[in-house]
Amino acid sequence: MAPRHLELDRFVPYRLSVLSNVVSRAFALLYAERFDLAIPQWRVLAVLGMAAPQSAGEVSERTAMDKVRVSRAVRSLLASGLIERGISADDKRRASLTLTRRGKAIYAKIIPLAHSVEASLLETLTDEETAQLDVLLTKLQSRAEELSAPAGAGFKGSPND
Amino acid sequence: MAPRHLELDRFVPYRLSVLSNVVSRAFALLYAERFDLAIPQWRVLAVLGMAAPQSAGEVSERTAMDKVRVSRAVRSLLASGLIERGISADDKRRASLTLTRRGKAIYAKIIPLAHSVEASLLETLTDEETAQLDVLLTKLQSRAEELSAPAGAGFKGSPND
DNA sequence: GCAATTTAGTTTCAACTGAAACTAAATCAT
DNA sequence: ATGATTTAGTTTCAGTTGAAACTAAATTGC
Repeated sequence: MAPRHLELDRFVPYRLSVLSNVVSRAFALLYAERFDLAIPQWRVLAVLGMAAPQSAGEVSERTAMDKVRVSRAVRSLLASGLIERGISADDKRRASLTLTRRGKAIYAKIIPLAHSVEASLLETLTDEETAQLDVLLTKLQSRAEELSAPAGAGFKGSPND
Repeated sequence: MAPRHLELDRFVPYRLSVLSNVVSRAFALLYAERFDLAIPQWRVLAVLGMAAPQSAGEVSERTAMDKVRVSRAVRSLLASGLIERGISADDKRRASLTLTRRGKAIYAKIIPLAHSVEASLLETLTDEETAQLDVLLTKLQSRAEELSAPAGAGFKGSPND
């Protein structure tokens, strides 16, 4: 039964949004201060560090960012010399993005830092709770995707709650 | 030990951000379609529905939104006639915000809807998992706040990971 | 009590956002 | 093979964002 009132502090979508913002802000600050990277740039760097070359489209899928964001992050990383763009021989539309030596150097520094800040956030949880968190995030993510893509209907919108 | 690579899909800050975005998008769409409200407006409505009158500052605290956002949401809600602004007799700077009759009517419709969509999101979890989620969100929120406000240092930044 | 500071809320400005329009290349259909 | 459609990525444009500057009222110090 739906109560007549809503306490925002107990409303899961709100809590997720607030938590995500605090966490993101902390990471954004970290990346900006030490590496002059915003989050879209950092995400592109992270996926290209794992596997390269990749096209912008692949990067887009793997970072959960739309192609406009990826396009801009790529431009910015090209400008700062952290990635290079080649053209796939077989498809001249498709970019072929790789980290430069400098990009790899940044990557090598930033990944352990990201891991350690994540660890520091999760420090407050027991090992069991961390495992639960993984399960919950997975379940909620897939449920949220179902809800967002109601069969038959198109989908459009813009963020938060 | 921090691994040399980072799989974005297993990185909690990223997962939180993606989850929060999907969820927020779904709610934003819902509120926009049926009530022509964006999330900041909806949040203001939600806290004024619980207790009124409140000043913009109080709304700001209770919605976790900065005063600029609150100011704009308030302006928009005034324009659409869902809230009213009085001036506190004792402090002429402070606004005294309340829902209008129309605001209350919207509130009465939107709250059960919000609850039911939340329930539908949480449907994928067992009761025990829902309880765990509550614990985890609380712990992570307070840990994230600690990390964001390192003792002694000021804090500034901008969102996500 | 009146200048100096603090507080409540608004405005400004530059940066960011994403939907829609666009360009160019690849693929498909006839 | 050539016009029609689809796909990769970029640009445009209008709207949103938040930090910093601002206005006005309240409080504090002298």
